[in-house]
Amino acid sequence: MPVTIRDVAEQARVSVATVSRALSSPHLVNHVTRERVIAVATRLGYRPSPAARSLITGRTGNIGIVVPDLGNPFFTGVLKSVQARARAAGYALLVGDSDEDPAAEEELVRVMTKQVDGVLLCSPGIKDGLIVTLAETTSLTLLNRRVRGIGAALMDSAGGMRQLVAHLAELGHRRCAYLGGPRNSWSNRERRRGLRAAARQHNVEIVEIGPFPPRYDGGVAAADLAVAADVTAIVAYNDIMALGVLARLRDRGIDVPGELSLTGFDDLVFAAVCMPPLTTVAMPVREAGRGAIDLLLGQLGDERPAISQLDLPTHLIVRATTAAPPKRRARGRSSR
Amino acid sequence: MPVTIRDVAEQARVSVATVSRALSSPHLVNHVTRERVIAVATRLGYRPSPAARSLITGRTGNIGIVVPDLGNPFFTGVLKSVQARARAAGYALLVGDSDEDPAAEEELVRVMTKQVDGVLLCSPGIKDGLIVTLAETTSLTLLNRRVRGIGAALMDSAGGMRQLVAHLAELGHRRCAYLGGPRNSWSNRERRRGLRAAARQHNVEIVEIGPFPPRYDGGVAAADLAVAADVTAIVAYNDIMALGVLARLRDRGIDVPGELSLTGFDDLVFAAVCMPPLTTVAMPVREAGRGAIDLLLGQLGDERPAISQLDLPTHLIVRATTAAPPKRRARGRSSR
DNA sequence: ACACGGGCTACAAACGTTTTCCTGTGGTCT
DNA sequence: AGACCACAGGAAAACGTTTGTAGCCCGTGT
Repeated sequence: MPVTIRDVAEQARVSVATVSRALSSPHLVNHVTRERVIAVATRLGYRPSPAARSLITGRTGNIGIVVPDLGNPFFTGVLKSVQARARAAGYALLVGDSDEDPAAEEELVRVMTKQVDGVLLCSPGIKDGLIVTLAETTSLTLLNRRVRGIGAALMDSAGGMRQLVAHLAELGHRRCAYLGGPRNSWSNRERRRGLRAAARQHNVEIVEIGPFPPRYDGGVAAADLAVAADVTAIVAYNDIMALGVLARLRDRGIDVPGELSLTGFDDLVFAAVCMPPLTTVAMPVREAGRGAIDLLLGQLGDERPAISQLDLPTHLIVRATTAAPPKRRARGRSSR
Repeated sequence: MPVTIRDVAEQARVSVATVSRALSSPHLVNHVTRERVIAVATRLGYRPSPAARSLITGRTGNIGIVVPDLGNPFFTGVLKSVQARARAAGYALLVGDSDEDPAAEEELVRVMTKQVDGVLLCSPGIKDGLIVTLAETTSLTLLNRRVRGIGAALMDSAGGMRQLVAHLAELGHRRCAYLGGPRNSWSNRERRRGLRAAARQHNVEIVEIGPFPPRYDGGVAAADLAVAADVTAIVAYNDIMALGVLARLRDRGIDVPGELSLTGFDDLVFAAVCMPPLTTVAMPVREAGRGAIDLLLGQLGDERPAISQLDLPTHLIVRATTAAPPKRRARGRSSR
């Protein structure tokens, strides 16, 4: 039923070899026969079978991406950029959602591996060792995670935290809560690292709470613990958590930023439109997605590794959830 | 380099045929040899080549989904649900983002078609005729679009609009603006249809503006035209547009819902956390995604068409952007 | 003792490409 | 005029599976 290369060959009165060449190595076949072949091919609506092609070439024309949560606009942001870039380069995109489960991440990569030319792994909870193991099976590029010897597009989370802490310190905050994301997420570790270093430097005290699921409900849950911690500012692992915190604080009648300052991370669209608009750190999501794909594609093309990492800057965006701490700590909600 | 079925066969001292059967039709092979084969296969880490398999079986184990915008949480919501369901059924998911360009949508389907067993088309701008044409090439299921003879999961947009208008009418609104989405999106037509019918019934006047790109910036742009239209309520095509409107109104110092009521559509997470929280219509996104995949998979399994449509209810969620219209129309921003 | 059949397994064809190797043709250089 | 070469295109192998068919062995019924 479907039209094969044979059909085209017959109608164009050439061999299948010629059809193949006419379509994929134009310089190897005479101009006029090529025209003829192409004409027939388009008339018949011929599309080569990717299965047959990849069986012989060993390439699939696909690339895979696995993310921890398709419900998080941060990841769909990179997904969108990645999809566009991949498609522009003639690749189709396979997507897997691991639901933040490292085991699922690994399995996803394993399943994809035979079906793609390379996979882009986003901010995984997988252990480093496992990552290099996986990288032996398929070409792997990381996003927001640094592993020795593996290509990666990285956004400077630590730097973002430094800016954030500097901002809070300048406002006068001396004791802040950090609402942690997934324990062994690289992003979380980076953010914590940047946070600690900057806190030491600016002489602000950090009380770490968590880990929490890096989702809206995670923020809701975290909010209560944060207010109990007797701090003047809350630094959330990311924007959606911050939104959850914001909602919970509103419910409890706690004024932001009057009584408590709050910051997010990622600068999702919604950070700008929530009320009050969220002070956060902008991540170069588009560039990272684009860069990651370029890295991956480059890795496929060349023979020599050419492994490299792409470092992208972040920057603080001050909106309306941060202000000077209240004069006296009259909230009395602290447990001690 | 990669381990093939031959390697397994040799090590297990059976023929390749037996290996194949041992792995995919267990009842056809003796218990003990099957065990042996499986042992060898796992020891070697054998994974059958999807390309070779699909070349002979004609099935790929993939399904495709094309959406208009991966940046819209509505679509990533269905994407997430779809991905989960597909994976549970042993299918991998190919995703395409058309950027709301009908031509891109078509091309995406065309490109995917050889690579998937079926595709799920989300709320496309493609014309009906073209859809049935595409459906001849591959099995197609629609989401949020009704086309005769094609399986679809549908959410009752029109019904949602009816509830919305009833709500507004009850509050006392008599003249509302509708901020239209993409002109030939089925969802937009449905929503407009429901809106008009309900408006007639409740005796409220509708002024239609648009179409606008159904994105945040689309809403920002639409806001000004809406306030110029001298209405007491704005019905936006969807939530992100509504958020754009909200932001713009805030910038202009127009109070919502005091001076102007506003409604969205979709009930994204962010509709609940923006300020004021958005009155909107909840869409059964998860169920729709799940249902669409089930429909698609069913269509693949059976020989007889079994084409059916799945209709899912929507419901109004009243939050804080709707209120009674101001007593006198003192805004004076109308152009006449 | 023989025919028969059921259970397992091996052989080989087939899927639709790409690619290697080869042949033929005509032109150019010495 | 002969040798050589570039160019076009064909035949066939190969990729890694699945599956139809055939063969073998053994048990059972006559």
